[in-house]
Amino acid sequence: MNPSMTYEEFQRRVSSVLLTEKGNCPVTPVVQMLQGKWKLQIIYELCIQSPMRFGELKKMLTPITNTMLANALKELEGDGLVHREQYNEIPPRVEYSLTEKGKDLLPVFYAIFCWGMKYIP
Amino acid sequence: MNPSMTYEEFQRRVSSVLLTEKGNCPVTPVVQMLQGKWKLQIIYELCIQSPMRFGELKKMLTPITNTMLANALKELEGDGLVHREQYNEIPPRVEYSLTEKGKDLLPVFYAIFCWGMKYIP
DNA sequence: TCCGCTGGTATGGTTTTTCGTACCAAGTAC
DNA sequence: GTACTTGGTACGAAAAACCATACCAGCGGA
Repeated sequence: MNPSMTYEEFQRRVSSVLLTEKGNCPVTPVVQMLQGKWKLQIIYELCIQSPMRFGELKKMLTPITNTMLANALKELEGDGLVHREQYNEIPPRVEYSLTEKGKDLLPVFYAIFCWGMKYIP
Repeated sequence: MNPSMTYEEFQRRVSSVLLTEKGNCPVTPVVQMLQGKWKLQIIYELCIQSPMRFGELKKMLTPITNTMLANALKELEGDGLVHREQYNEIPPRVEYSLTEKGKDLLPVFYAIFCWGMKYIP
């Protein structure tokens, strides 16, 4: 599959692309990465302001629990979308920010945004 | 929010867009629509071949169960992404196809596809 | 009469997600 | 010595998603 396929080519060949890449299409893992109740909202907050501390995120995402926020951040970090910077101070300080990989999701959000503008009332 | 915002404008204003549209951003409901174990795969099959009968879909998506396929199709139909056409024959025949709204997700898939080409090994 | 065909529904069980609550370390301020 | 701070972890319970199995209607064919 050509990595720099234009949209027109993608559109024209979509059925054969999907057919040959069966079970190997990159769309599913991306949707999975963004799945879960809080991940998109965390990414939103980090788009609006970055870096953010754990406690700041928690306040913005109220009523999220410590557990959920910590888990979601850990998974986002594991997927390479979010960067975690820990400062060894007391009381502890940890700052989260989007990686380049995370920021590169912006065209995806834009495409969804356009679809939503058309179809979501 | 301007419905025909260009990508450059979106990119430049993303934090203020997200900030003002807090809780009203169209990205979340779209991700929710595609969430679930089978929905994307159903849409894939309908991109490859359309219309498809219930039984054909079930065969392609083995080992999906009747229950899960019926539920997913009902939800996709409820979201307006899939059209259900029922023919009153014996034995029954029902055909599923993508609506325009469903087909309009293609640019979203393309954006994700491009991201995946860059980041998924 | 009995079987098979299709597109499901009904029911109950298992697994995965999410949530609520309690707790911790280590320093600082009082 | 007591209370307060931050960024979590641990544990169990509740809720949601998913799955397996059985069953149905109604016609055609043997």
